[in-house]
Amino acid sequence: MDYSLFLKIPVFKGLSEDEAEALFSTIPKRIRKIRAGAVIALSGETVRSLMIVMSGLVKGEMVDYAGRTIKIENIPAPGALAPAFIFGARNRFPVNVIAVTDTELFVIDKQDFLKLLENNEKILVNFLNLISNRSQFLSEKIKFLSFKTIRGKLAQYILQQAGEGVSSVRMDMTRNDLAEFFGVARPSISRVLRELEDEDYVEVRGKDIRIIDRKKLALLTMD
Amino acid sequence: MDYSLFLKIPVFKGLSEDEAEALFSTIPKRIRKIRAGAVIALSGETVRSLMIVMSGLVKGEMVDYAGRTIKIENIPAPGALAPAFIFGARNRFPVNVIAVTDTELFVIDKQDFLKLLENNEKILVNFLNLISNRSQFLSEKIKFLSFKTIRGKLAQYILQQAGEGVSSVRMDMTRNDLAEFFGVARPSISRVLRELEDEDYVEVRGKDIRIIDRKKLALLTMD
DNA sequence: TTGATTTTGTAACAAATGTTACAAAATATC
DNA sequence: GATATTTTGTAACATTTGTTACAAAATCAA
Repeated sequence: MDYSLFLKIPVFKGLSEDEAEALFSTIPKRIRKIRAGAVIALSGETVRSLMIVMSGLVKGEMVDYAGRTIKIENIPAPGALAPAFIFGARNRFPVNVIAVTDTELFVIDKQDFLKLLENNEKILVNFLNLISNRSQFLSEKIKFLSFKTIRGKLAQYILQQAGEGVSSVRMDMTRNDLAEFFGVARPSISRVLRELEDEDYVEVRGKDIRIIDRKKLALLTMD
Repeated sequence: MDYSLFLKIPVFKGLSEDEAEALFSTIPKRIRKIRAGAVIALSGETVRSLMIVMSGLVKGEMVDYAGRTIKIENIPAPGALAPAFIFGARNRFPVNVIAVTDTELFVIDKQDFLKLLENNEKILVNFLNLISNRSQFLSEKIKFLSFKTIRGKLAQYILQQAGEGVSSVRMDMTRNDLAEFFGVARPSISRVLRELEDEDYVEVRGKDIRIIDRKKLALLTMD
């Protein structure tokens, strides 16, 4: 078997070919081939294994009370399905998982994966980092969602990106990404940014934002 | 040393006294005693160790850029400080951590804790469960916060409180509590509830809410 | 009960944000 | 460079929510 593909997977990153060979030879694992459109897991189903998209594309869909679906996120290769839901008390898929294209899944049962974690520090650290990053991302997101006004969210975001002494920020996200991240409408982002510029909080030059009055901007985070 | 206290800590639950004795004897660890009011960690500081409140009470305070403190989270014994921030890319305290009362902290440095995780499956599973639970809780919370309209939040809340077959809910919170929980204004709650009643989604009798048209109500969670 | 306090409903108005649509600007693709 | 695609700004208007103020209703305390 060729392990070079595995070594690209975040959880197995940093392993040598030999290490991978030695580890995987003793651990039960399998490849699941999924046809485009097929259901991989249903929301509420218990997560019993680590599943990694080796090739193809998978999407998560939330189902509301009316039975209609909303697309939540795409998981391209090489990504893990719901790694933060393998352990924990509510270890159930939070969404329906469906193959968008023909897909190959690499599957290790929870118990076997646990053995891997115990036997290899790199994998352990990789996995801890993976699910910790998830938590950290969600914490961050909640912080922004709990600012009531878009001004507040933007002020917080800009100040945070800039850090202590820095007065200029290059936004890595498009306006649309930012709008989605904040859970607001895209034109509203543009409008509020313009208002912040009109009122001399910042100067906006496309993706570059220069902080004009730091204290004034900081006051906006107090709503 | 008496290990009985440690065995009550979520991360070390399920260990026998002998196991604990054997494990901890080889691992550097220490107790930090903190006076009431003293700062344990500042927001942004790198998390370099697992810290557990053995006795006393600790609080997390978010500080905005204007220097005011906003949100407060209490961590009573026996709880871990920011366990989801030990690993991961942004492994920094998300809040200021301050001792409310005189406090004893049990501290293990990250590298030593990693050794514990490798050497004992129970601790490993406990810790994975701990941070996974955190992720799962945050996911749930985000689902709720990301409903844009008050109608959506209320619909979700009512349906969730009611559960599957139940058609009547007794709200345990006052309108004001509910408003704070949703992060909206109190009169807005009243208004939206009245609208929902006018439009035959529910019947409102003070704190009791009866679901009239479940499907219609469910449609509101789709915004 | 009676009086005080808290909770709730409501209305009028202000402010913030969403929606839609379109054109300009920036970026990618060939 | 020319062309297609994506991103962005903007305006007009609709909708939602907030704010303030006040009275009715419910709850609490003596």
